Amino acid sequence: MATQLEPAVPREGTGRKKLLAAALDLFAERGVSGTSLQMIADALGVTKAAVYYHYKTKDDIVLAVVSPAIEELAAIAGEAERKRSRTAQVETVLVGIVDLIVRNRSLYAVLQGDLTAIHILREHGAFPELSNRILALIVGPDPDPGTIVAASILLSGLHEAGFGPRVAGIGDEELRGHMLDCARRLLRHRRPSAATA
Amino acid sequence: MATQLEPAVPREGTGRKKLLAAALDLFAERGVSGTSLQMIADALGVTKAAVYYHYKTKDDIVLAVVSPAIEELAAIAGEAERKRSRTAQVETVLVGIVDLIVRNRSLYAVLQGDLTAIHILREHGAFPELSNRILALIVGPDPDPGTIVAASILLSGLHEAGFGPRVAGIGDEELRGHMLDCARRLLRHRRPSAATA
DNA sequence: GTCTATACATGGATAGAC
DNA sequence: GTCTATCCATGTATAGAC
Repeated sequence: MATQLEPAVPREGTGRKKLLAAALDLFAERGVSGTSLQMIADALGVTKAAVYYHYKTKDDIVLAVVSPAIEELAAIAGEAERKRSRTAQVETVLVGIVDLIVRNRSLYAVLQGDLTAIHILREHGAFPELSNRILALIVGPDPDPGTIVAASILLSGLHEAGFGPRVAGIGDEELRGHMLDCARRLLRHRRPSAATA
Repeated sequence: MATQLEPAVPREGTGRKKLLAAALDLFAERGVSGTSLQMIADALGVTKAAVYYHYKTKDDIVLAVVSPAIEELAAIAGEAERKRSRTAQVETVLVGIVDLIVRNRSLYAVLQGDLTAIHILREHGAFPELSNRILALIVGPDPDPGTIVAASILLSGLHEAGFGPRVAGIGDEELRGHMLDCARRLLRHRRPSAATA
């Protein structure tokens, strides 16, 4: 189920968990390729070799950081695909993604925003068509261009809206509500779509 | 680092322009820090040193690539700030930005999406508060959180919506229309019920 | 003016001491 | 398990040949 309260990447803990938390902070601030293993080591007060003890490569760290979110996304997509009504599909995706973003604000920004991260995910076969699956769930079959544009703005806009300093002062519950509100406003197109077919 | 103005008259022509075009393509695809000078040189069929002949540093290339867009953004902000009605201010910003994005689809993605690029801009004093100026123009004075969220989604969503493969098949004029449509839908908020806060 | 050659730093990664 | 020392590739940048 998509409704759990813990962030995907724990902020406390020992060994790997602290490493992942530090890496996430740096990734979110500097980008993946703007973050060196040295920086991660420094943030933890250890040496590069200590980092390599936990993960064999930098790519592994990136994957470890983002894969919880990817798995959750996949679960959301799967859950939505099992719904039969279009309305329920869209709603499941929206609520699931917004929830995921709000629960761990910076993680999703890395996932969606960083081209290096996206390349790494592609190379390792993670989320190949997941992104398209989610878009398809939102726009439905035979979407008109206006819907595609709206969904694109929505999907890429949500991530920054969850992370940027602009919304830092807004509480989780309220942010969640506003995001869903925006999503519904964007997707409620007043075009009957009868014209095309 | 003296403020030596470069040979301001790019008389010999297409050298730099081709370089900037190649750099932009790579930045848009791999990100700034994922792009090496070697890649740029290879794309042009020259050597790294030839690239250094045109620009002294990599940062200079980044600045040269994005500064036309920044200047346009600044002009848009300035024009909007001179309008007296709020409606005209918002409209000027929206139309200006959407226009800029559509005219130049990948450039804006680099500008907004790449953390390395943003760091470079900050370090060189370019667009310090430009981003905040534009947000302020859109949300107006004393914005409620819902408006801030909507504007954040909009501003960060537009760039990917202008560049991503999803919209690649949509013509400029149509894309422009849909983007403006989305923007207006997002910003036309009904006030949240007073009970909540 | 353009490239060759190269300096110099950093980054990723490994072997092995403790 | 964690760190020291180190290797090697790459990246930025420069000096100087042509």
